[in-house]
Amino acid sequence: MSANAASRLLQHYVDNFRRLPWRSPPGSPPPEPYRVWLSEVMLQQTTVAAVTPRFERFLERWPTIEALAAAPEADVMQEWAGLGYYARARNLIACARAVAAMGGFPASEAELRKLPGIGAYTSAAVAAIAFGEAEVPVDTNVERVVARLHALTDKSAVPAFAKAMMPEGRPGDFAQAMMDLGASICRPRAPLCTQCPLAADCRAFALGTPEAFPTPKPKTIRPQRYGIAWWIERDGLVWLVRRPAKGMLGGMAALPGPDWQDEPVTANAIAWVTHVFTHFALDLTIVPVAEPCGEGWWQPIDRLSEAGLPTLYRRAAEAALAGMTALAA
DNA sequence: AATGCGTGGAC
DNA sequence: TGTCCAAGCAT
Repeated sequence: MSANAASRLLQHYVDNFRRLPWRSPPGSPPPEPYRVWLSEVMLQQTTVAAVTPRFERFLERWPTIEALAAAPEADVMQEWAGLGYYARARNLIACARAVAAMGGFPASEAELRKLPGIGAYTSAAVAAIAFGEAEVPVDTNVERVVARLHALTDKSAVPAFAKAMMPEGRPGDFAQAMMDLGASICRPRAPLCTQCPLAADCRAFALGTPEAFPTPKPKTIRPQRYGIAWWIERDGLVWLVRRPAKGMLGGMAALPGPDWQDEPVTANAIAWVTHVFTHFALDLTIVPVAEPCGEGWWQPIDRLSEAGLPTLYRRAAEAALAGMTALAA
């Protein structure tokens, strides 16, 4: 890409700058590494709209990485509940503790990359945005922008092309400019090529088929699965458990119940919920049970929102309470 | 290297 | 409605 195109991209970024709680305006001192890291981990496969209130809440409750490192795990999981991909929260705690023990974030991409939950993208993003290192984080936005710019069908060449585009200085602004362009102009569907500062350089635009790049992912079938959750209620309390650290909803608070299965279940239900995960859909049947089982705790029903239930179980509890009310009426 | 891992908004 | 997809990482 010509230096001219790079400067048009950066100018477009400045002109359309979107203030977000975790970033500083172009030209101002970079944000704290803690803020950059926390936001980047939250933003992994998650929208800005979903992240923004969570980021504010985390920062309010744990203003420094030392504070986060000292937090009980259950408190962090509770604040993460509903945000999804819960391995991120487990890695967040491990990373915070490692960094606190080191006395602060390492400033290089290579050292950041070794920390839990920090992969190729996040290490480059933190290095560029917080430390001004000349790295280009390649996320799906950058992948799409670069693939279209060069009409690439093979995405493996994207990182090299992306690095070749990077102008001298301002690596953090460049990274965010590329991502903002992908999110706002160079969108997956119906890209706004007439408004794009790179249109004159774009091979896919010249071909008239920007949406053909990069090659769309093949669609996968979503199996249907089935499960039971037990509703164990006594004196305004409900029995909750913590799920195993690995696997679905790992480490999260939950209603107790047997493992989910591939065949429909029959039971004396008070409520049902259906929930769609990435790789399967779940029909969950909620069944009243008298006695608590296994390890767990009694959660006051009027403080259920403080339990940190992931969305599946939050909705299951809502459905159960509605079902019990209907039953009593 | 292919797969498992959440959720909600846009269309 | 269903389908796509989001500032990916770990294994």
